[in-house]
Amino acid sequence: MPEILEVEAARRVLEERALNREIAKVHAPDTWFMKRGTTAPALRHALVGNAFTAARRRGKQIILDTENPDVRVGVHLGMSGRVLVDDEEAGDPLVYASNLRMVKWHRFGVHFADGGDFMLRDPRRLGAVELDPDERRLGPDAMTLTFAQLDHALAKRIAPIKAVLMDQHRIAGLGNLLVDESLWRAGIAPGRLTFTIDPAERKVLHKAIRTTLRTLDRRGGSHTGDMPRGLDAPCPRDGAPLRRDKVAGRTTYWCAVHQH
DNA sequence: GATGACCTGTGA
DNA sequence: TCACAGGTCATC
Repeated sequence: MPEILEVEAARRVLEERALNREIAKVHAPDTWFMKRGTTAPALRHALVGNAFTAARRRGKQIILDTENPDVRVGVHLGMSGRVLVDDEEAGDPLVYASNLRMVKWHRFGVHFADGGDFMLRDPRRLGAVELDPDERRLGPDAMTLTFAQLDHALAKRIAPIKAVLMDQHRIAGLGNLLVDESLWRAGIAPGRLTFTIDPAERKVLHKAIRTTLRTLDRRGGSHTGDMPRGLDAPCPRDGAPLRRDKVAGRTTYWCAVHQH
């Protein structure tokens, strides 16, 4: 579920509710979930007696700083991750079909000395926790993307525009839904080869990305776009039946009439 | 770069 | 039973 808007909502909850609380216990039962050599003992050693002091975000990566400047924890929500603080859902308005208290879905978390906790629930296990995440892997954050940054990200690319926009190394934060919505608003076909997009179109695209992020954030998430995600659903702009294709390996909806 | 793999749940 | 899911990674 999470693209940058949902991750930002989760980050905000962590910032509001999980900072400056002493960590008494670490919950890290899932070896698979810990990436890049991170282990449960290492997490315990780093976190017990410590406290988070900041919840930052770059793209879809959440970074928790602690009182120990050498200890930073990277948290990724993957496809199905959600943050829970003190047993409450964190800032995600989506209604999940089965929102049961599935403790076995708690892939990582901490218990605070005050009795509360922060848990990462992730049924699909495609999220991750790691110590000392490498933030340099990620491009400029989509929420604050300037035109110059976008222009640079697109420079000399041959790949379809959708693939470039979803490449976290170039721009961090845009996922499948936000990219489809942005391209639909910009009137650019997802399979369009990036180098053919002229400066005027880049301006339009930049504006569309900004508007999409702002609007969908206000509405409550990545799934609240104007373009319906359904084969043959009418395009709200011109009534043409929407197409469904695979672009950059992902299911893509678009309007062949107004997106070129 | 495109492709498939990773893992598990949900709904048709 | 099958297709699909809002992400990322390794591999050709």
